[in-house]
Amino acid sequence: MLEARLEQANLLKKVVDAIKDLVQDCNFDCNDSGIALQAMDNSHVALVSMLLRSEAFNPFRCDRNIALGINLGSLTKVLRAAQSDDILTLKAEDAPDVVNLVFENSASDRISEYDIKLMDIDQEHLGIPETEYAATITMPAAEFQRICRDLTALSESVSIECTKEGVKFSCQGDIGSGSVQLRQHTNVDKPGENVEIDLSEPVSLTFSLKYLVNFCKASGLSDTVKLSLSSEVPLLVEYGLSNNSYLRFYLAPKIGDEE
Amino acid sequence: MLEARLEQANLLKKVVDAIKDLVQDCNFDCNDSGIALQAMDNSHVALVSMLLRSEAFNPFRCDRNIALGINLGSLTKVLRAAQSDDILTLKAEDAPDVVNLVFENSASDRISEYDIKLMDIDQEHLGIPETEYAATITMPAAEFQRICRDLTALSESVSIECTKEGVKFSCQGDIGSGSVQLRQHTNVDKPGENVEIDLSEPVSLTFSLKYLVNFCKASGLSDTVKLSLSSEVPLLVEYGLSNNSYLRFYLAPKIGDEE
DNA sequence: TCTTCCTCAT
DNA sequence: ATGAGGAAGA
Repeated sequence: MLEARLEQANLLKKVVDAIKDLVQDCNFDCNDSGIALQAMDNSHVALVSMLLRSEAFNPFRCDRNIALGINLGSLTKVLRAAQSDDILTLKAEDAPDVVNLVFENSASDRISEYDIKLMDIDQEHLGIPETEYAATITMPAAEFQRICRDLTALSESVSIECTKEGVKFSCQGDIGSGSVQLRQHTNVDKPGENVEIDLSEPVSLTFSLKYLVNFCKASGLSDTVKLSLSSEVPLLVEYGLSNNSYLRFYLAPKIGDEE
Repeated sequence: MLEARLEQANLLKKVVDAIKDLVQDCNFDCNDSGIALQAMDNSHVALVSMLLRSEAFNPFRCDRNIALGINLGSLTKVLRAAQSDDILTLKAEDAPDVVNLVFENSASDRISEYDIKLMDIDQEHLGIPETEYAATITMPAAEFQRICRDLTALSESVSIECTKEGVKFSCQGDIGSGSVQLRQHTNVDKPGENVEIDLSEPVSLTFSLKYLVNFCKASGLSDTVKLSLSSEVPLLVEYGLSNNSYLRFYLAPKIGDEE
C-alpha cells in the first residue's frame, strides 16, 4: 500500500495546476523511492516529468509499485478543497480502485477526506535520455515568466539565443518585434536574482510561447528555473523542488520555416 | 533621428493608459522642443493634447520633425513589458518605419528592446485657441477622480457650477441626486490639498461623466488637476507634469435639454 | 465569453 | 488600506 504524508498540500496543488492544462489523465507511478509522473501533452510537442522523492514526504511508505491513473481535472477539484497550510496524506491500496486524500488543518481539528476514482491509463513510458546540453541558463523563475508573458503580446513563438555574452529572447510579430537580453551576473546577496549561464556551444532555437507560458505556471514552486538547450533537441525547463525533487518540462523546438 | 531617454518608463506608461481608451491611433509629433500629441476621440466630443518637453528627457535629440503614427494598443502591449523603474529610450530614424523602445533595468543586466511598426495617420492638426477662461479650479487630482466616480453611480452627466463661494459638482439620476461642494482653501503645509478658484465670471456647465472618469485615469501623473471653464466652450482638464510638460483633455459641454 | 478571485501598485 | 489589472474558473 501507499501512504505518503506531505506537509504542504500546496506543493501538490501547484504541481497539478502547472500541468493540468497540458495533460488530462496520467499515471502517478509510486514506488519506494517516491512518486513520479511522465506524460506528453495531447499534441505530443511537450512532455512533463515530475519526481517527488520519498524524502519530500514524511512519512513515506510504498511497499510495491503502484500506478495511480488519475484525471487531473478531478484531482484539481479535490485539491481546491485544501487550505494552503493543510497537511495532505495520499493513500492507496496495492491494487487500488481509488486514491484517498486526507487534508488535516494543523491548527484546527478539521479533517477532510476525499476518494478519487482511478482509471487505467496506457503506460507509454518514455525513456528520456540524459542529454548533455550545449547551454544551461539558470535564472529567476519570475523573470522567465515575465519575459514569456511580455513576448506573448507580440508573437506566438520566441527564439532563445544563448552565447557567452548572455541569453536573448526575441520575437517578431504583426505589430512589431521585441527582445529581452540578460547578461550573466551573480550577486552573493541576492542569489535568487542571479543569471548563470553554462555554455559549451552557442545555440539558437525557437519555441512556442504558448507552451512556455504554460510551463511558467510552475513559477510558484521555485525561485529559479533552469533552461537547458541543444540544437535540434527539446528544451528542458526545470523547476527544482526541495529534496532533489523536480518538475521538468520538455518542449520540441520549432523548425525551419515555422519560426 | 530621434533619441529620447526617459528616466521613468512609467510616465509614458501612465500617459498612454490615460488616453488609449479615447484614441486608438495617433501621431506622436517629435521635434527639437519635445514630443507632442493631439487627437480627438472617435465621437469628436473630447480632445487629448499632450506635450512632453525635451527637458523631460535626458538626453533628448531630435534633428528634424518626425511624426510617429502609433497604434496605442500596440504601444500599451509593449509598455506593459516595462518594469516600473525601467529607463526607457525612444528611438526613430528620420523617415521611420518603426519606433524603437529600449528598456534598461537600472540594475541593468537586463535590456529589453521592442520595435513597433508605424502607421500613416492623417494629421488633422487641431489649432486649439488659447482661451481666457471664466473660471479656473485647481484641486487635488485624487479628489476630482473620487467625485467623478461617486457621481457616476447616480447619473451620466455632472453639472459643474463655479462661483466665488466655491465649486459644486451635482447630478440628478433615477435613484436620486447628489452634489459635492468644495470651498476654496489654502493650507501652506499641504499645498497638494489646496482648492483654488480663479474666477472672472460665474459659470455652470454640464458634462458627460463617462469622459471625465476616463480623463481621471491620468490622476497618477500629477497631484493636482486644473479645470478651466467658460460658457459654451469645452472644459479643459489639465494634469501638469514636471518640466512644464502636460496632459490636457478638452470636453465639449452638454447643451440645453441634454443635461 | 463573462464573472470572480487574487496579486500588484499606489 | 484601497483600487486596478491580470489570471483563472464557470
